[in-house]
Amino acid sequence: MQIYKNQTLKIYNSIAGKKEVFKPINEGHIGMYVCGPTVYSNVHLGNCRTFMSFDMIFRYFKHLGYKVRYVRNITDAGHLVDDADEGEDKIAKKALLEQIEPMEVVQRYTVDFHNTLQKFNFLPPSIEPTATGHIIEQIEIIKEIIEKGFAYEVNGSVYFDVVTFNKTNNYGKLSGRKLEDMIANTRELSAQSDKKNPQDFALWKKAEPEHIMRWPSPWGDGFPGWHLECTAMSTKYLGKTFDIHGGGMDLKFPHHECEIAQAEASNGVSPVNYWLHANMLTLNGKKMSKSTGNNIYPNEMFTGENPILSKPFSPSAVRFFMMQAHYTSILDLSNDALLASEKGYLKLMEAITNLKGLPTGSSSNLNVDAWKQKCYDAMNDDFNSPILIAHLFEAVKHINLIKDGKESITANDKTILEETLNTFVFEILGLTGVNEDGNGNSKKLEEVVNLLIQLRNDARSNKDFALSDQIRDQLLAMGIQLKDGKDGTTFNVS
RNA sequence: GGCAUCGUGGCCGAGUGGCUAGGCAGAGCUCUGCAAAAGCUUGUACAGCAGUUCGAAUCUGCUCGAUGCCUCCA
Repeated sequence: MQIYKNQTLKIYNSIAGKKEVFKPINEGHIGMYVCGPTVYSNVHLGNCRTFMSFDMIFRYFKHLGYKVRYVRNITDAGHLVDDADEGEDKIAKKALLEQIEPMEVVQRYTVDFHNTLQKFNFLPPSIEPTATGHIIEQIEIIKEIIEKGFAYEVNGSVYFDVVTFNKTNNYGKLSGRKLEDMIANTRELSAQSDKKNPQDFALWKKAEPEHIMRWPSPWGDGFPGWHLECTAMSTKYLGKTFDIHGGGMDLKFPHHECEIAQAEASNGVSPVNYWLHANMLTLNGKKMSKSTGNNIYPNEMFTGENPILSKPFSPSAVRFFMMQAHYTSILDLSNDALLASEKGYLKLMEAITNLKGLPTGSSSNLNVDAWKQKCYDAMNDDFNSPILIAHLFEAVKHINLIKDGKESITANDKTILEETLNTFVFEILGLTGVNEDGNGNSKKLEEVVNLLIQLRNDARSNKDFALSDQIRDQLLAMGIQLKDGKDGTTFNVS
């Protein structure tokens, strides 16, 4: 279904600084590139939020009927640890530390990354290319940039000549910086550099003898610079100009700025039509960061084993928490905020469960078609998932009223409501049901609790309230809450 | 220091020139054997100051505060 033909999607384009109507290069097709993780340590929850934002965006595009090629790379080599002058490979450093092969580090953390995303119910990207798998492509780009006069070689390393580039192009247009200002503000601290200019960045770095990760090149053994892989892989799989490039806000400068420069220098055209930047997840009001240790890991969320958490939170509850904030806003993680959104999540899930058994009538109190369009409108407005969720709760309210016999819904409307809820909640937001990310014993648990409910109801009809309350209260102490409704008793597990 | 973003009620978090955000928590009511759940009703708000306007939380300016980037980081 080509839903996109009837919906107008607006996207906040970082490079334009405003929302723009989205129009893909080829009708019905979208090329999207998102900067993936550097696999030298476990992904923390902040990393996950960015990828989750783009997972949601990917899901919405697909729902709209676009054929999407979603490329998300794995950075498994080449990022420098300190200053570019120091020339040390992050992956190699970690490998020496742990006395294993670099590719072993890469493998371990790539697996961790995939496992984590799977728990959060991510859709796999169409292509997940690695930097080490595209060394040849990167070398070719460097050759081209040198040829066009935008790069120079010094002592086996190649640097991008930002000053020369800026004469014909605009270096800084994405991040709103001016090269003159940057030069004016540079402190001359690091001497002995091969670079002509501090703003120049490495395309290729010469490998010192002790450097394990190295590849032959026209300039000697070395490794690619840290912005190049994205240019190489996005160009290879999506073309010289493609629709969407995403990534974390912290990559805007210099990483994405350099990508633009590399692509314009080598291809002569602007690489990206729409730049999307997902904002940070903060902890204690500060950005999560590997280096400062201000972070929390997904597994700590699921087990509750972190000092700031009062209890474990399911992947889906965490996902709901993140979806309640707009992807361009900073979101601060706290136990209170998680508890609040978990309750909301459970309420939403329960309503969806209850919807199935709802009676139908001759009229509807909710204008289902109008409501459905409001859901689309929310997503069409730069993927505004918080507004969407607000609308979902409007449906929850009606479902509960119908369940209480205070409102009614026609059979046809009920079908639309059910389909729409399933679409937005599971397909687009990517949430899963309460017990679905559990351990598979939910069926047995359900049977056991239903038996207890039956026993309690017998006790209640015999006015044996001591027994009935004992069943209810002890179940509650175990985290199983009984809910007496008009048509019997249900329960949920927290 | 430079560039950028943000500052919304007890907490989280949308919105953006006039019209309900939503969730959680609080209060009252309905329901209930009592509760819980659910429903209904309900209070506290747009950092400060000045300006533009018939009207601003929303636009402009300034002040204060916070964050991000400027060095690897989603």
